[in-house]
Amino acid sequence: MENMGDWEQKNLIAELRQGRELAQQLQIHINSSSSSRETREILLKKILASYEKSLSIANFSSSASGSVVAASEQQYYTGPAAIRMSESPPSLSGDDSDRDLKDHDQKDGSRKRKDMPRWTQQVRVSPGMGLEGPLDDGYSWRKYGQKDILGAKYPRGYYRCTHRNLQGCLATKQVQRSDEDPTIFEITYRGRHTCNQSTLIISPTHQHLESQEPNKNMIDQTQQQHKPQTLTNQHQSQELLINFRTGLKVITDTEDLDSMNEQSRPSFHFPSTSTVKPETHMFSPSTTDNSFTGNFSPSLISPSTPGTNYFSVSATGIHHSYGGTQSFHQSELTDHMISAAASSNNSPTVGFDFPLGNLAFDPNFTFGNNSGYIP
DNA sequence: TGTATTTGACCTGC
DNA sequence: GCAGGTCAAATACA
Repeated sequence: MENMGDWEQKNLIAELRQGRELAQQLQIHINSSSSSRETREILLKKILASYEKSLSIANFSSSASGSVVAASEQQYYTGPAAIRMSESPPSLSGDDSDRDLKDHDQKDGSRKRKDMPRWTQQVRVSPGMGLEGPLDDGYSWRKYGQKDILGAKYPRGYYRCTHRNLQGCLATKQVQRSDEDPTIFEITYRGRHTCNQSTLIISPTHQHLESQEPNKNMIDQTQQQHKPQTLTNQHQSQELLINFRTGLKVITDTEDLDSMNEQSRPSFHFPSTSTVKPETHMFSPSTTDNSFTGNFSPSLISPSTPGTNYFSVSATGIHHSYGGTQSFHQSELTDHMISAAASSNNSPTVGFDFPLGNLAFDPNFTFGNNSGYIP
């Protein structure tokens, strides 16, 4: 804690206050006969998440200034962008994406793939139980291609951000089923989201929660999107989103943490997406968080969308790798994340149906999309 | 009818 | 030249 900088300290305080407010809200809801159980549970989960984040901040603060843990073999980062990222994290100010956009749009074919920041995560899917990790990462993706990969049993699916045309968002991802373990999917993300998916649907269930600090999350997130912050910030957000949503592990990169510590300052804001299905989500897509702008993916609470499937999620098996040459094993933060979700569900298996926005269990594992975006 | 997915063709990078 | 990545027309679906 003594290593904690001003930023961490402020965030920690903000988070603790957040937890207190949420607890107060919960108390109100408990005393209110009109309050639904779901609402109380949501609040409870938020409180837990808030505390977990507080612990994470505290832990991050010490880990960022301290030790470097050996790289996990499950983590990897591919491509030159990974190297560049570890050396000099790309900024969120848009230089990279803008350049990519120009390269892509103006020069048309000269898709500078190698310049795109790229990181990979692994998601485990239980054949019987469904998904053990999120393929819906909180963003809306549209499939634009599928390709058989040499030496791979299963085709690779190519997805781009749904808002590519509207907002010029160049984020893409590739989903590749593992040959060795068909229950594992490798999801490679490329580029960062420049779209603002947080301005999309807010669950009616949570609007009352949102009302306490109206649109603060959106503001924060919007600002975040335009801040000259590093890409790691967004990656981290995605990771955290993923893990909050599923209670899975984050394996992140020490260097990222270092770089975040020095440059980007993890905001823990969560990108939100396009679709909402109030009855199925575990976390609210909107919270009253400020520093922890918990814009959990509305895709968790999406309306019925073509190609969207719902599965039970168990809290095992995700390995999220994120670029860099150094990495550490599951951080304390990771453990906190796990415990947050686990404690919310009293079981390693998250007992809620999960919209697998991008996974369709056909024999070829063709991936559907998460197409429920309502503009 | 609008939107998403599929799939063959084309382009880029190595 | 090959493999991976993207485009875009065709198709499916709600």
